[in-house]
Amino acid sequence: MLAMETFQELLAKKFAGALAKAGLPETGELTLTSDPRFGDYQSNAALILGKQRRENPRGVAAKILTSLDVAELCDPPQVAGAGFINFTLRPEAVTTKAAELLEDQKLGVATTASPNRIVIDFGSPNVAKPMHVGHIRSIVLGDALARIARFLGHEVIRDNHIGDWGTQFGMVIWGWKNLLDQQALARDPLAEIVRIYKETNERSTIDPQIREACRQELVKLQAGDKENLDIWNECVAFSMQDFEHVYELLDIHYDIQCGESFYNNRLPGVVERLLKSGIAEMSEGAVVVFFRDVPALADKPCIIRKNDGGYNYATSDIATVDYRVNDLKADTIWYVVGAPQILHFKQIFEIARRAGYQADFRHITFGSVLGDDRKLMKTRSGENVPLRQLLEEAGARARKIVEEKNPDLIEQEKTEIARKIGIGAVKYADLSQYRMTDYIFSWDKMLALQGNTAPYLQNAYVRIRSIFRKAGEADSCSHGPMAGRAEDAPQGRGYKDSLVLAESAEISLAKRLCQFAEVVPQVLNDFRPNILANYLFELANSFHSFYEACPVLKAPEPTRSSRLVLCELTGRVLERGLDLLGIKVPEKM
RNA sequence: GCGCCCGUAGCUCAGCCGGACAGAGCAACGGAUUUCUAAUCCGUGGGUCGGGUGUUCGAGUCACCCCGGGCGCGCCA
Repeated sequence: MLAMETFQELLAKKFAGALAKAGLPETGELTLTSDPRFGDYQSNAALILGKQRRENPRGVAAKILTSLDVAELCDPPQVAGAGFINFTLRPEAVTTKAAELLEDQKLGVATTASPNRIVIDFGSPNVAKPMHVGHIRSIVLGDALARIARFLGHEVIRDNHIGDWGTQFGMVIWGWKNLLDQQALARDPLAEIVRIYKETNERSTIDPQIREACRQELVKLQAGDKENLDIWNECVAFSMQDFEHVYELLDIHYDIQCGESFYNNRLPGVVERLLKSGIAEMSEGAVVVFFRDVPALADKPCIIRKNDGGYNYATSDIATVDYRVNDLKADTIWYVVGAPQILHFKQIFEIARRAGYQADFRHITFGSVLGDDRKLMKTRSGENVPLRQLLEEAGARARKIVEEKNPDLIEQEKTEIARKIGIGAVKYADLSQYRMTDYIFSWDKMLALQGNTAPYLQNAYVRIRSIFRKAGEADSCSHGPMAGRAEDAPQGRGYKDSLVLAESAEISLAKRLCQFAEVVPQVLNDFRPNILANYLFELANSFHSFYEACPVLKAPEPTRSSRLVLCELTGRVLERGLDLLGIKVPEKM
């Protein structure tokens, strides 16, 4: 089937045609109206043209309308306000479109005309440090962007760029050799590794000899010393177990996992090439890249080899660029990494540009997670909150609520549902907000059953499922996001003929459903999953209003069938939309 | 000192490329239920969009300057 066009695209196309016919240049934008009083879509073209040509905008609008024929989609367009042209969709057009969506696996979302191969670098925990709440935004945001990009037809490679080779290993190894408590290691390996790391870190800041000893351990490790390599391997393995557990809870799956150690043997080559090409130079014993001609970076040089001969993360990040561009053949690289590293990535991208790497590099930043005190979220004792613990608490809290609301469910069901709700709540709290603003972590708010929360959206889906269970047609609206629905569903003509929209609640719900395809691609404009989240919230809202106003099962035919079809489509869009955010839907809750 | 981000209703937040009287949720108040799960819906009150100047037919949105908060700035990542 040919990719279907959204109402926005259809209208924009007709509008452009009308402008051409009227001898006017293409301009302005055709967008959703800000207020339902103005209809569904609006164009501000006449305002712009009126200004350019020093004519009355309303007159220009009237002129455009004489050559505009949108009768099959809308009521006659209206000129309003200063010269806006407003469009109100006809219910018949909405009906037809909604029926088309039901037959499209992608629910109307068009595949991109220019697919990219995108490496997405997100999560990236450090070995020997526990994953904590500070990692959640990168993981959740990166995963959602990956899902959306893939859904739009891009080729996505999710890369877990683990910090498994930094300076901290000098300390970990020194601590391992001098401070390790074998029993504690057996009890809780990661906690013990963290303990020795922290203690060594403290000691080395006050004792230069220990600091030097750590540096020696690091040099030995990097030179391939067997003993140190063994210790390193063991630490990485212990950390990975912790990471995997968190990924399982969050349902995160990486395509590749090339940590810093992966690039170790490429670092000398990187530095050599940059020296040879004149991009880097020697300075005070170190190899440094200066950006004398870039004002923002003029006084911010970048060290790529320390004066002790060691490499740092700038070096490995350049090696990483090389691998991603030359080996993985990526043309686009997204770094979902916190804002504090802006300067670092500016430097890396500038070096990459100078070295001739052709790719679209984006540093996708985000704000912090704060506690009630509006400061970086910490435990009572001032430690970072371990992510694993946080996610387990999410499940436990959700479990308690499920227990209260629906005590008759069997145990296994409760646990499964609680996980979907708890994890979904945590993810949604993050994704529903603009990524740059800091957000205040609040269990009560994210798990609330009303308001802009995951449980509210999940509940809309559950209500739909409940209707189908009652109707005895439970198979048409569930079972996994990727299931080939279009094939399973009753084919073709059934939908179009059975869909009859009469009530205003039905029509506005159907219009909302048609907007899904307009919203999803917008997310990648500026990496804003919150646009999709807000849309889904409004969709759930429209559905709940419909649910109140329009009985489904008790309605007489043909209304009953029509409303079932509308429920079916709503369920699919909700499930798919939440899936694009990495959130699962329960059948009951 | 330089650079980046944030400042919108009592609280938590939307408002991407400038467009129609600034929106939502929570909280407050008033209604609706022998339910297709009220885990919901309908309604009311509430804001000089941190402050100022400028650009524009039009500024929460763009530019510049201040104020307040956060973060970053050669050998940590």
